[in-house]
Amino acid sequence: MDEQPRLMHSHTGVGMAGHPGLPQHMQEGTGGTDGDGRKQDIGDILQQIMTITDQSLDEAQARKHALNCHRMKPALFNVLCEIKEKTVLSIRGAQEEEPPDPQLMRLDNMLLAEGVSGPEKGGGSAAAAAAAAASGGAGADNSAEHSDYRAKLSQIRQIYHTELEKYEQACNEFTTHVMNLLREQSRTRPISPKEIERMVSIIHRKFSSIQMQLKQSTCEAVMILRSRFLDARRKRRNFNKQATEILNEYFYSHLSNPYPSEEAKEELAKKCAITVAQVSNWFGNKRIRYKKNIGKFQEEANMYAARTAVNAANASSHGSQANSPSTPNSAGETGN
DNA sequence: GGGCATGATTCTTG
DNA sequence: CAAGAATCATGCCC
Repeated sequence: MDEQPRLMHSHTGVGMAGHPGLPQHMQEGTGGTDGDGRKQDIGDILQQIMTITDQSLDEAQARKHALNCHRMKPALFNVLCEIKEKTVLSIRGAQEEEPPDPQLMRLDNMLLAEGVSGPEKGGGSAAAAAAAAASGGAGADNSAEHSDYRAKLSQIRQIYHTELEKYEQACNEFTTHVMNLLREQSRTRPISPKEIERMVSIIHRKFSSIQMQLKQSTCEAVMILRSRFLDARRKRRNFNKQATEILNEYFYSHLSNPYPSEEAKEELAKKCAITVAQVSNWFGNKRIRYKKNIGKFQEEANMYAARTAVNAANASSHGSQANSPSTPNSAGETGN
C-alpha cells in the first residue's frame, strides 16, 4: 500500500542526482555506471505504475482475485494479524478488562429497588407501601394517591423499557453491520477474529454508556416522583369539617387548660379518624394561634361555647338536674 | 394570582 | 421531652 510514496521519493531523489545541492550520501557510493542502472529501474517502476493506471477495471478485479486466491495469502494474513495483535495489545492492553462501573451498579440497584427494572408488577407496590408507611398511616383517602403514584411509576417503567429495547436493537443492528463489514474487509486486509471481537466490545461499551444516561435520567424521574409523593408537606389535606368541629369543641370547652391527656388525644384521634400525632399538632398550632390573636378567635370561641351550653342543657333536661351549665359568653371556661 | 388558613416540620426553650 | 415559636408548603377562597 505505502509502496507508492516511497517510490515517488526515490524517483525525485534520483532525478536530482548530480545536482549541486544534493546531500553527500546521495551522490557517493552509487558509482558512475550504477547511475544508468538505477535510471533504468526507475523507468521500469514508472512504467509499471503507468500500466496499473491504464488497467481496466476488469483487469484490476482479475488481479485482485488472483491475489486473493494466492496460496500464500492466508499464511501472510495470519502473520500480519499476529503482528497487529501484538502492537494493538501493547498499546491498549492496559485499559482492557475494566471492572464493573460502580455508578452503573448503583443505578441498576436503585432501578431494581424502585421496581423499574425488576420483574413485571409488584415492584411498584413496594414503593407504594413505603409511601404509605411514610405518610403516617392516615389511611382511607390516600389510596387514590397511591394509585396515581403507581400509574406514574409504571409510565416511567414503560418508557424506560421501550427506550432500553430501542437501544439494544440499535446496538445489535450496528454490531452485526460492523461485523459483516469487517468480515467482508478481512478478505482484502488482515483482520483477526480477535480484532472483530474487540471492535464489538468497543461498540457495546459505547452503547452501554448511552444506556447509563438513560438509567440516570430514569432514576432522576423516579426520585422526583418519590419526593413528590413521600413528602408529607406536599400532600397536606385539611381535616374534614367534622374532625375540626370535634377538635374545636374540645379546645374551647377546655380553654383554660387546652392540653389534652394522652388518653384524651387517643379518644379524639379515634373520633376524628386521624393520628394522635396529628391531634398533638393540631392542639399545638391551635394554642399558639389562639394566643397570638385572641380577638380573631373570639367569635369562634363564643359559637362553640354556646353549642356546648346547648348540649349540656339537652343532657340535663334528659337526665335529672344539671350540675352547672357553662355560661355562653364566658368562652366555655368550664375549668379543669 | 394573591392572600389567608392550615397541617406539618424544625428549632428553641424550660 | 413536651410545649412554644417560627417556618414551610399546600389548600382554598375571592
